Amino acid sequence: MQYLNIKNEILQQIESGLLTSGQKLPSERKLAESFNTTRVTLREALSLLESEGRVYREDRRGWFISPEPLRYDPTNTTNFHRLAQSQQRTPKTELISATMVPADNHIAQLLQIAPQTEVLKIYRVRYLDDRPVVLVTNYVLPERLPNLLSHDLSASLTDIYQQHYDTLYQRTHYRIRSSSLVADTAAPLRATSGCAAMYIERVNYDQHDNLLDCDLEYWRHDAVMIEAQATRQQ
Amino acid sequence: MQYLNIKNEILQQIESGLLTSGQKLPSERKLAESFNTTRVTLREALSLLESEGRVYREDRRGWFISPEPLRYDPTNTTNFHRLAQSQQRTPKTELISATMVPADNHIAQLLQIAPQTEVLKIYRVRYLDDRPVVLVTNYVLPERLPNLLSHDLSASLTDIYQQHYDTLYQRTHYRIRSSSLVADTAAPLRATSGCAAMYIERVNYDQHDNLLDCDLEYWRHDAVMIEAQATRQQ
DNA sequence: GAGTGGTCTAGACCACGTA
DNA sequence: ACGTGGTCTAGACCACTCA
Repeated sequence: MQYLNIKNEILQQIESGLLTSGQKLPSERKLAESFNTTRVTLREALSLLESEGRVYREDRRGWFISPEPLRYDPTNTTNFHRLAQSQQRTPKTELISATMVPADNHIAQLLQIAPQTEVLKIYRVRYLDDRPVVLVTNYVLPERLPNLLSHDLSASLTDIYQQHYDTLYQRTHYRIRSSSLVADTAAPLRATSGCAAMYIERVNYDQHDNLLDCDLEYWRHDAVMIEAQATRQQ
Repeated sequence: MQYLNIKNEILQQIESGLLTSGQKLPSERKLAESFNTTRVTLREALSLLESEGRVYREDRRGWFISPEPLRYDPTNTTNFHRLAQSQQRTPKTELISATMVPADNHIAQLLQIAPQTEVLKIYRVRYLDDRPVVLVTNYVLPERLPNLLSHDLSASLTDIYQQHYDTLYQRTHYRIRSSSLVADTAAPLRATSGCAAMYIERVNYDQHDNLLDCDLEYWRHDAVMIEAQATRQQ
């Protein structure tokens, strides 16, 4: 199995420090030639490294070495910016859109409302060190947080909730599964259709146990590692 | 993009109920012919469905429709068998090996012991409805749980701990990331090298907050969905 | 405009699973 | 023994990126 050997050689180059975080690999044609194989086989090796989270692709831009993943605790959701900075990463949030939309069946179920009820949809992309790593969609119950649109939504929602609504995230129900990016979810992350992703879904409650909002997050799967503590409830 | 159309057609057949859970797909050559394309392109479409968790492969056996994932709460780890049964699934655990081994660096760090310290390694495969879905390796501190080897290790460790050692899992520190299966991890799950996986790592403490053991789990990524609740600690 | 990655073709051989 | 999936070759065209 040639592609396993190629994969291992590239892996060695990464671990030896010859190739470093964020660095772009040579072109597929050059790599294929240097390993004396075809592009198809070379791409097989790269795909394997991709699924192990060691390299990633940007659509039509090429292959890059993956940085260390962000350690992310979904139970202590607070603040993406603080989290990133505490791990010596440079965060950035880009607001793509924020509009009222009717809830589809899935969102209605999460928020425990009737389908087609109007909710505020906030759609953002978050970056680490100038790489887009996660697509976050928040659906917010407007009666709980009126006039949210008047605030700067590229800042942290947690902070806005706290400072302007005296509202805290207290309890969270979360789900995690692996998934993949297609078309609309792939493009803002500069990914190719079919790119593996980590999907995190959360439903958040405030200090009075009122349902506040939910968020759906699509992470580049190499960019994140879940890390949390739990104490058994009984 | 032909492979996207093919993917969608197969997806429709799944969602329409034409293809059902666990069912084997026709051979790649037949599928390729029926979609009027080559095997390479057809496999591209199947790989996409695989990364979305809709189909899975068994090495050299073919492609199958993925059942619903098991909903798994790592914070309430209890018992694989009870969990599976509560979701109308048929569980099975197969003990592959249970031996004393010197801890490697990673395990030593997790268990907070010196590298090369002897620990009990329990290596098991778990099945849902006769499909192998997860490879579980436990590393147990022998002084905490002496003579563990004398028990039936295809049963639940939680139950053995509780019944024979008066020991409960109380606190858990867990990590989750996406990963992939290679060689040794792939074979027991009947997977191909490079198959996407969900990696879950836990360090478990008892009711006196003594470190007990750790477990490393490699799940077929389509077979599991993490689901948990958390209340903020402050 | 050159070179790149994304996609696709039309084959091939082999080792393995299954009957 | 047959057919299968796993792997590989040697091309090709296109749309896009980037200098």
